[in-house]
Amino acid sequence: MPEKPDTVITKRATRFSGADLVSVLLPLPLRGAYDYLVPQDMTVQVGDFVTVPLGPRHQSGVIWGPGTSDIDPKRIKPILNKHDTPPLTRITIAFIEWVAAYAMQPNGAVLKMVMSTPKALEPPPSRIGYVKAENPPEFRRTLPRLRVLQALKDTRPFVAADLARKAHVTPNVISALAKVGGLETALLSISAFPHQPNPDHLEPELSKDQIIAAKSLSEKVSKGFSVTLVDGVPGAGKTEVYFHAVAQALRNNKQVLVMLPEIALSAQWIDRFRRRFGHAPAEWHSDITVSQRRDTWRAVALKHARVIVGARSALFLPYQDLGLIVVDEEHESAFKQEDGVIYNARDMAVVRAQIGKLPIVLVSATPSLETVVNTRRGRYQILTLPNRHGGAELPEVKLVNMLKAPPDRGKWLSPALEMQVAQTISRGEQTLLFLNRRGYAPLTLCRTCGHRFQCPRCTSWLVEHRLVGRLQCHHCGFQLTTPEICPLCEDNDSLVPCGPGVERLFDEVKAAFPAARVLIATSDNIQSPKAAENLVYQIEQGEIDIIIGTQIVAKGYHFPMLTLVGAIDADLGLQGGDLRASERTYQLLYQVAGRAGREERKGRVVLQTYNPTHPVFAALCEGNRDAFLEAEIKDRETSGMPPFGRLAALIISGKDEQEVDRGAEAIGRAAPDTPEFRVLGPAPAPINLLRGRHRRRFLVIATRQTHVQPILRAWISRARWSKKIRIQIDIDPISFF
DNA sequence: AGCACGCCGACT
DNA sequence: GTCGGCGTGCTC
Repeated sequence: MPEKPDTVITKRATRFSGADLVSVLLPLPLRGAYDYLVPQDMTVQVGDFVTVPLGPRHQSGVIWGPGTSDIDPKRIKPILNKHDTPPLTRITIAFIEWVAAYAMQPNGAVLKMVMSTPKALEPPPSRIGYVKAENPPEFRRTLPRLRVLQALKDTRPFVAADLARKAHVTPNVISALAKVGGLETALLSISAFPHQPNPDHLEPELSKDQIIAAKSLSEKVSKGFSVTLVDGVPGAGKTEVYFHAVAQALRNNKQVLVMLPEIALSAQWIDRFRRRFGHAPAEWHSDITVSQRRDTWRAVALKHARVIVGARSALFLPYQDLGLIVVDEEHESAFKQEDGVIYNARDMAVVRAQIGKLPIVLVSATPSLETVVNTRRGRYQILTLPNRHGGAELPEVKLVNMLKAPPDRGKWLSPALEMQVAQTISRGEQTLLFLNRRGYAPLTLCRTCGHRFQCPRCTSWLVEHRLVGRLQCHHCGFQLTTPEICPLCEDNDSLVPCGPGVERLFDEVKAAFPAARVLIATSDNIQSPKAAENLVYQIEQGEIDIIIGTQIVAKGYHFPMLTLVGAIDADLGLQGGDLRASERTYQLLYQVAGRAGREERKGRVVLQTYNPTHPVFAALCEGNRDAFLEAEIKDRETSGMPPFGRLAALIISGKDEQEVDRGAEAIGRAAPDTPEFRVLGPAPAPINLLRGRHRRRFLVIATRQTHVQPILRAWISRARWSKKIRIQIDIDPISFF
């Protein structure tokens, strides 16, 4: 968990003019900012976006401060031009520096995340619109042409496509009319977000608990930095509660950021927002188009976009006047960025709120242990929503002991669960079968010679995806067409799938319930918001009886007719012995269970397990989250694990295994080892071959009081290693891959 | 990050 | 004899 940011205000010049030397930070992983000369006729201030020469090319960057360099003045080049985009605020600059220092990355690498859309710095392409010509020459006044002129009787210019639609003519008529001089062009500057969410559009009726929480949250909106956890069971109405705070921030004329873990798949959330606020928010995630990206970035910088809903990268947009951050599903590991600059967007959002002196709201039905501990320490406040809104009951959770009542060989549905599915279908209700394994089978082997299909570039099995006829690596994307003969012994028909995947479960379910309408929901077939929307629609319309899904269906969806949830392999997340295995399994199963029975119909949850005595299952069956958390917290405390201690990981990687081993050993010899900063390793990383690179790992376990970054920096600068080897630092690692 | 420079294998 | 692979180094 990050420390409180330093709020040191540096007293140095912030405005510069002709012949001043300034340092310009470029969005590149360079050691520091480079110095440039301000041309005679230019004034710039800290935060301004400029274009500078860098070697042979032009590069945009940001004025970072007064020049500092001691390099030959003859090498210093002048700034080429200044962009009209508003400057980055002092808050964004401080945030960039803070994240860079924390993640141990150059400032430029973090700036790159802010300047993710260089095209947005250019003035937006002003589109050509048409108006009536003032002194038109003679031209044939055909009926379609007259309709166009009629449509233009108010003087406002229209884009050709809009005008054509308005006048009910084809676009050809417009261009022909322009050609003969009946229309004149006018430049249109089109606002990307002409309609703002309206805080008073439709205020929903809230329950008593919701009203108390909503009021309390709204009161924080004008009062500077605070962190509040909104904790409530699925269906308790947490979203409506934080919408209340969003409305308040909008009334205060502030920008709002809502972070969701998988925004591309949150059509239902966007719909709810639109119903509440009258208009959609600005979206920011990997699935938007280039022009949407450009428009949105610019609109955020210009404060035209008021509510932004986005994935973790939305935290690095150039907010002009941010007044509230909401992190929904704050426990989700999707907030952790695992490559490039490694950071946890939830934690960095708290830092952003602290630097910007604004409130942040963390929302979850299964808050992370870190967040719970922070509420107990009094650093975070907590608002609890104890009941399901509208009186829906929490589902009843039952275990199936797979040791006592296993399914037949080669099957994965226990007789008990199969019976429940049959009953659910006969009631006309829906079932969700949860299996967190994509594809047909996680492992394929040859019955004759024992050959196992493994990725040539990673330490992982190739997963059969029967629907596309390929074996795929889930780590690097390597794939090959599923062979018919074993590549090793060349035996025919000897390859057998091992273990279940959603596709295999589909076959089993179809065989057991031939009349049922079954659908698979995984990231393989839900790749766009549109696809997610279609899926949601089909389920909502009752066109589906059984949904077989991975964790993609665990989140946020609300299906009134879904009353049975079965976890096929509830133990899946418990393997691997990682620190957060129990916590994550609890969260995932709890979230999946929450999909069952969200309205007046009672839900049932069946967990198939070979570990019925595991505390996770006791907590789920008894609905006793707090006792489970208590035990987990005790464990972490006695073992000095986060949030009672700090972790950092050092990944050494390279193409040559021996070189990597030698490097890792050398780095290991230079490692400090004190009770406050223990170093474990080097050990092969759990996936010790990834994308063709061999990996070794050090794990640092430090006390909570220790500042790990300076010690890590000193350690790395002490060690010497081959240049073919790369070191990656992961502060607060969550996955140990 | 680009882009150039530079040093070793298979081709017109 | 050259074309081109990507390893290494530099950019104010």
